[in-house]
Amino acid sequence: MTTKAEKTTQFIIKTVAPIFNKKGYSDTSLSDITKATGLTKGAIYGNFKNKEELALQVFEYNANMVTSRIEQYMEKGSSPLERLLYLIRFYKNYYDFTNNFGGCPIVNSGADANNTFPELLQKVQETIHKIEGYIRTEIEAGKHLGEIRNTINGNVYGKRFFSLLNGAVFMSQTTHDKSYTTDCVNIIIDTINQRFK
Amino acid sequence: MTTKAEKTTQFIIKTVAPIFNKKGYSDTSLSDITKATGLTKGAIYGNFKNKEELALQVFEYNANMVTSRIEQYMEKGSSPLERLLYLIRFYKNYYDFTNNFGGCPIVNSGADANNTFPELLQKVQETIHKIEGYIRTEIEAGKHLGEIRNTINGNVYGKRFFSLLNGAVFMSQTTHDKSYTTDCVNIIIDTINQRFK
DNA sequence: ATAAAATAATACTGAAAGGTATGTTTTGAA
DNA sequence: TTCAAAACATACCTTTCAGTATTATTTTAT
Repeated sequence: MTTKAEKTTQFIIKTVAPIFNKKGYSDTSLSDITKATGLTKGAIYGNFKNKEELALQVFEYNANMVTSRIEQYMEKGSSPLERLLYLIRFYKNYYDFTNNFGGCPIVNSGADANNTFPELLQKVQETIHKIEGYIRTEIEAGKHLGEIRNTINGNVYGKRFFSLLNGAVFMSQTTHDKSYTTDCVNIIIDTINQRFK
Repeated sequence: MTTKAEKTTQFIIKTVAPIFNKKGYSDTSLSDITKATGLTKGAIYGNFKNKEELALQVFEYNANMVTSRIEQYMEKGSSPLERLLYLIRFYKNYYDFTNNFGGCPIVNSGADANNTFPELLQKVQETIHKIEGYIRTEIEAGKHLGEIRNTINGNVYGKRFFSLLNGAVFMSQTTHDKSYTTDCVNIIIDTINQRFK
């Protein structure tokens, strides 16, 4: 059973998520929040302890938008290597996908939180490690099944591929040029085809 | 001849540069600025039209810290390919280098300015294109001298390498793990050795 | 239907924000 | 050494900020 408050809480998070993602923590004011939701401060502070707690839950919401979508894509594959390729290919449309809610939350909040908001930075780090874990897990599973060479280090490639992807995402969204991400996806797929099998 | 005001202007920029870089535009308050410089608002607004103009000049200062250092490194090389390798190797110590003033200004200001500060975003974009230009120029010169294969597209690799580097820089500074940048530099050097010659 | 509890609106606070008008000091050339 | 102009300090303005205590309203369960 979902109470009224739980629905309101979710409504607030969902509504202000793109605002926090676009403008960052301190550029998002309480008046931005009340204006967007149509609610008053009383409602906001009834459902959240303070602005920080709201921002943290908003990041979790935004990060989940990304990770759950990645998982959806990966489920299409019927083997570790296939799932890995689906994960990479997910980033082909990442620019358009994230533009709907103000860009990549990992890049945005990562840069925003560093030096200013340790609790948020930690959540960003957890999300990074989660996605790197997706890559690492499939590589190790693929090695176990003989689908991927045993010389491929899952940990190394998890970090490397995700680093490449985030670089391309950053470049695409700050220059508004999609080619960084499409090029990046292509070279990762080439690498997998040439080195992994 | 440098007047008093010109020296003060430079002093303000230099002093607040790491603050803006760490905290971002809107988290850096006028009281942060007056506190750090020991000056009053009168002095600040006597030398800068407003906070925005100061922030723009501060980014130029920070970006120049990076680009001028890159140029210094490149000058050590006596051929295009050597200069390209020096540029890449510069990023080996980039994490420690930028930590001295609050992280990479391109990553920081790029994420900060997007959606909130168009004039600053444009300056970030210009800096990106400048550094990509360094790479592209050396590649094309190397091709002309027969030092680099003619199949290598300077424009493509300029964007690709800088994207890889920025991804690694972002990852290193948000996870506080230098290995992203060191690994990235190594794979770029490998790529050059294997594909460029 | 109604009492109790949960939820939201109202009205307000003190602090801090960016910015400015005016006063004071410093500077360099005559 | 004087003095006008440049440079900086002071005091203050309005607006906005996050946050809260109180009151009103709406849900919920009986």
